[in-house]
Amino acid sequence: MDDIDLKIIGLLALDAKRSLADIGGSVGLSPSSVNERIRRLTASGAIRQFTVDLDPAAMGVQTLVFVWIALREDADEAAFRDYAARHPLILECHHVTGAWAYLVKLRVGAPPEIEGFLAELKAHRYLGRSETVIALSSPVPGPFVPKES
Amino acid sequence: MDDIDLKIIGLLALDAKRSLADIGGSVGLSPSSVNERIRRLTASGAIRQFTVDLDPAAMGVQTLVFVWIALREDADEAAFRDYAARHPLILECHHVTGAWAYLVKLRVGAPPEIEGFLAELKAHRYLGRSETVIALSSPVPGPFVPKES
DNA sequence: AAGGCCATGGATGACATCGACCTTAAAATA
DNA sequence: TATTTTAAGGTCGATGTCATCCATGGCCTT
Repeated sequence: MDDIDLKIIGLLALDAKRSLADIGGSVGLSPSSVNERIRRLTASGAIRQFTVDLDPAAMGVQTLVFVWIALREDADEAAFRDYAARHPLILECHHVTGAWAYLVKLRVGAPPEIEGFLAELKAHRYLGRSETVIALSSPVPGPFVPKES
Repeated sequence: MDDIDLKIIGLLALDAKRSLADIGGSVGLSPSSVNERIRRLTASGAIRQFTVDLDPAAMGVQTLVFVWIALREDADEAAFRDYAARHPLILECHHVTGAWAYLVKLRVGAPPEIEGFLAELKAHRYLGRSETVIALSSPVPGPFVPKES
């Protein structure tokens, strides 16, 4: 992982469709060499996948929500993590320091849907207490890649 | 934006390198039609860009941090948003409801670097109060696409 | 001196891309 | 209501670019 690898990654992050010849011209290598480096980066796991960054609004999920979660005392934590991984709305789920146990990030079409999500958590007996925060706007939105349906 | 478009998007999200013929086989269309649909989705902005999802650990930024921020009373809010957009460590920045004004998500190599980040915010006279939350683990990590350097 | 690592260049087959033509469905007019 | 018009999207085929692979050669390390 040298400077050239980083440069290639930077270029791919901006536009993964650029040709190997094009990238090679930018970093001073032949197309073959760039291809070999990308192959190695992918094989080593540094590049997890080639994907698309989508517009949440176009996908009908304009509303970005963060939910702080404290699990029930008797909740099956492993089951919750698995549930989170499979849930199509949950884009991220992190076990965090501080007063709350988990921070969950999700996208929904509109605020009323949040209620359904919380009800679902409750029905599964995961939810102890929670606090919901809604994003009003996003100066830096970050990429949006939908989960497998 | 019909069901086929959604299917194509789903396939691209999982692997943007699949050939048009391959995708066409999965959705029942010719390669040309798939190409035309992807072209339209990109032109309309539904697909923002083709990119790569990276392993944060391989990129040397294992530590995921969320910082709640209340700006100083006299802070230039527009300047802060611009600053956040340009900052290479800041992956996301959202204006949120609740007790805090902004939620910032960033990745660093190790916890000590957080201190430098907060000092930088203070030096720019943006920071009123803040609260830092560190992710211990991530059942659902979400994609990682580094910012332009 | 020898071995491994990486870049190069060329051959090859797959692929994206484009244009011409066709089908279908909806809109417009009689 | 029936008929014509128009537009949108699909297929097919041609073309040129591109990714991919392999043999070769240089460079650094041990």
